[in-house]
Amino acid sequence: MKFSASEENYIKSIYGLQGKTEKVNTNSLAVHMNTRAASVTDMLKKLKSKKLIEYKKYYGFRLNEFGNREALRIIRRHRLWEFFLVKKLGMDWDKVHPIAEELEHVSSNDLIKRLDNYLGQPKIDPHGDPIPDAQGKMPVLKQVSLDNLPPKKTGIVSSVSSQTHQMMEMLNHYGIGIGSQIKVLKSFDFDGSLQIKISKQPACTISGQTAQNIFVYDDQKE
Amino acid sequence: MKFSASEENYIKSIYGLQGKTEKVNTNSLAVHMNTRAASVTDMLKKLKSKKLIEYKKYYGFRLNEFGNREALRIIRRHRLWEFFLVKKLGMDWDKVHPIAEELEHVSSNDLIKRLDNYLGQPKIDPHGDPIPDAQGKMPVLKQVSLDNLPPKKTGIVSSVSSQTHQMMEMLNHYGIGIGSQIKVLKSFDFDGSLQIKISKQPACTISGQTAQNIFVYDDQKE
DNA sequence: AAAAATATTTAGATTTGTCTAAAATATTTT
DNA sequence: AAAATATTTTAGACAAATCTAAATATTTTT
Repeated sequence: MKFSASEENYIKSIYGLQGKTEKVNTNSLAVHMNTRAASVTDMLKKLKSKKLIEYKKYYGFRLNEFGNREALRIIRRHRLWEFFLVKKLGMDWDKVHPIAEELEHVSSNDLIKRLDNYLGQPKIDPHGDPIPDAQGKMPVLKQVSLDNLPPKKTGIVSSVSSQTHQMMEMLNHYGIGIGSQIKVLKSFDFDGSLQIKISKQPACTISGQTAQNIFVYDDQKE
Repeated sequence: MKFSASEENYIKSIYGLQGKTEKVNTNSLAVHMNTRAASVTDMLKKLKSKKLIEYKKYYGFRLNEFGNREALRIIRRHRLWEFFLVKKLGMDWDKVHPIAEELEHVSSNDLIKRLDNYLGQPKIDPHGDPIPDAQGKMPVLKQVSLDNLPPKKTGIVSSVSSQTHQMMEMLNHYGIGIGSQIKVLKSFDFDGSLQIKISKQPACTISGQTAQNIFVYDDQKE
């Protein structure tokens, strides 16, 4: 089944809000989509008639099985394009969202299958978010702090627990950001410091304390 | 200035029809776009109000300077995406048109600049059509028959003068198609036969008669 | 449990792009 | 140059997606 860009944007937004609250309500969706509550109600009727949501007037709504599947397909497309824009075209990860927002509505299944292959079936997008697979499964990625990543394995930076200015300054200096591919080359038991390698950058050494504050996803690849 | 997908499709179609006839008429555009004459008239008013066309009621229309520039930008996007789909994702050249038709409306300039670079600033798309450059100039490509292509230079197959079944069978056998990159390795003066190389395929030999019927564009590169 | 505040839906418009049917204009034929 | 034909435009309607303002339902407060 095919949906309009507008329908797809609503589906995606509902999916995003569902995570936090069981039932989604009209107003929060309106805020999230930067539109009016009345417009949301109009679209809800349509999505209901297309059997994508459970919706009882005045009592909120949520995606049903079919709606969730569709949402994951859209998110998959979005994140694959983001990966492409950053890793192949060299765009900054904080600039790609609006472009992926347009590309995600291009509707060829064959295109997405080939794009996925071309990119090497990535599991995580440049913002550190997991990319649903072709079956609509979100890979469950265990986060580990960098000091617990086995040497020689690559990980992808997913979050940092300390968001202080000092921490940010240092991460910036080393070129470490969310989504960076990172590998531990060597760990020194004496003080817990680590020699690490960020893709496309020279190796460097960070303290054990820093490593404890950086969390990575296991990259699967080797 | 930004235009809707629909406006862009009209601009592109008018550009295509202009090539053949000076003034374009409503009916031919309606046929070309698979819509009704009345819809065309509606859009013509809009394009005129946006200063993209010269249009006198009942007497035909054509793109003005600004309209032409816009058309070339759209065609550039379309052909770059076709190139990407074929050369990077490995799709068949005869399947990519409808997908490029969607991708071409994605409107980031930075995206197109980077895509162009990533693809190596190609001059010819997989159908053998020239790709307008960033300034909107169509590269003028001289066609030469294959027997006139200097050895060691690469060319891109642009057309074949004999479309007989026998010819097609042979081209198919050698993997030669419109858009194929081809290089003459050696030419034998005795009978005019040529040893050639198609990218990603083993070298082979064709007769001088065949070579005279295959036309290529000069590929610039080397 | 009523009043007040908040949230949601409906009614009716608007914009974009399309359509059909009818009217207006241009072109071709006799 | 009048009639017949073909083309183009207008008038009016429709679907999608949106909006404002008004009406209605729910929740919170007192």
